[in-house]
Amino acid sequence: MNIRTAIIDAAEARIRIAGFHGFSFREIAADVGVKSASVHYHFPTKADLGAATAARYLQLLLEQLGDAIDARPLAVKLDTIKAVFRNGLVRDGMMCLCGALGAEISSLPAPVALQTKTFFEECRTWLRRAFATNGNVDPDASAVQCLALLEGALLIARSLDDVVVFDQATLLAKTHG
Amino acid sequence: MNIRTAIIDAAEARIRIAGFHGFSFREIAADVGVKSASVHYHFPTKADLGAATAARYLQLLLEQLGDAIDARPLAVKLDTIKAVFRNGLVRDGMMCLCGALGAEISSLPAPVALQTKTFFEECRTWLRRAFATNGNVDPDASAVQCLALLEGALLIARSLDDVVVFDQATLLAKTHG
DNA sequence: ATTGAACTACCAATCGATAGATAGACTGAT
DNA sequence: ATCAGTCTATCTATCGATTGGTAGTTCAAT
Repeated sequence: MNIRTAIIDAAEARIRIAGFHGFSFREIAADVGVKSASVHYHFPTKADLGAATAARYLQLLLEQLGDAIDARPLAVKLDTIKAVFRNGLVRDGMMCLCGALGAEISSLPAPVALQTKTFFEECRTWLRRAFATNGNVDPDASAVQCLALLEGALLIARSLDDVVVFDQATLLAKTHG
Repeated sequence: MNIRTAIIDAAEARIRIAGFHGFSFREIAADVGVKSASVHYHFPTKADLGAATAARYLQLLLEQLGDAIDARPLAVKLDTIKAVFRNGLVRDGMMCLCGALGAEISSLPAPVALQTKTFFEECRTWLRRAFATNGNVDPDASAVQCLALLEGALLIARSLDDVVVFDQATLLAKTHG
């Protein structure tokens, strides 16, 4: 019903498959069932669409993660973020949106690059606080380790077309807290 | 001197910055100082150029890594592969070529996707043998963990524009052998 | 004379983006 | 209640630029 939302849905899927340089307004329009001029009406430039898509992606992630410093055990929190990435692989067969954007970060329009950076900063902060609440000796390093492991595992499991690779690679995520 | 090599050099740089969908024959031609028709002479299609670029990238990596089962201590071997990835970040300011390609794997022409997959398989095999030679309890899992950590650390350090992030994220690579 | 490697010139298709028209829904004054 | 004016969201049509790719030519080296 909401065309604007449907446009972001289509853009998210396209970017997660082919990156920012790998989709066009006409493809998005065809996905949604409108003309490309209508997509430009909602998002004047491709940068606007990319930034809006990344912003919504971050918002939805944070909703799924919940409070980083609540009473849940660290293992539960880590399983939660791990499940989000794993679902992207198993359910959608797609990259993390910002993983795809991050791979081409230095060729992105400024607003898209900024949103991508914000995504990773927010992920790092959430993980750092989760680790710190658990009394981790180096929560900052643990946070970037965990984040790198998740993004890398997704990238490689998808490239090798093997979910087992993701599970093998993320075994550590439970234990190095 | 060798135009063909210069074309692959340019393609490698472009792909590592903007991905497979983010460069054109005309850009490559301009980089090298020839016309786009000359690039097509050496590489008839974009898929040919992409696959050749990935193949050379793998070959150069394997040369840098050396024998996976020689007498070097595991820590030295891991430092070697870690340095290769770190150099890509610090010296070139670029992604791993196959990290960039892997992020868009399901939208790549078949020959390029295949070469990308081969790259990760070769990396995994090298790491698995290095871990196994050292008596690691689960060399297969350790190999994909290490590979995921390296690719993920590169991706996130570049996105956050902070080399420290790479070093923090890859601290584990030495100890979990 | 043949060949490798470059060139000029072009193709149809697609790119992101814009202009202008239109149909319907809402708003406020009569 | 009606009508004029405005707004929203879409459309058709088009722009100049660029895309991957091709045909045919030139020229130096063998």
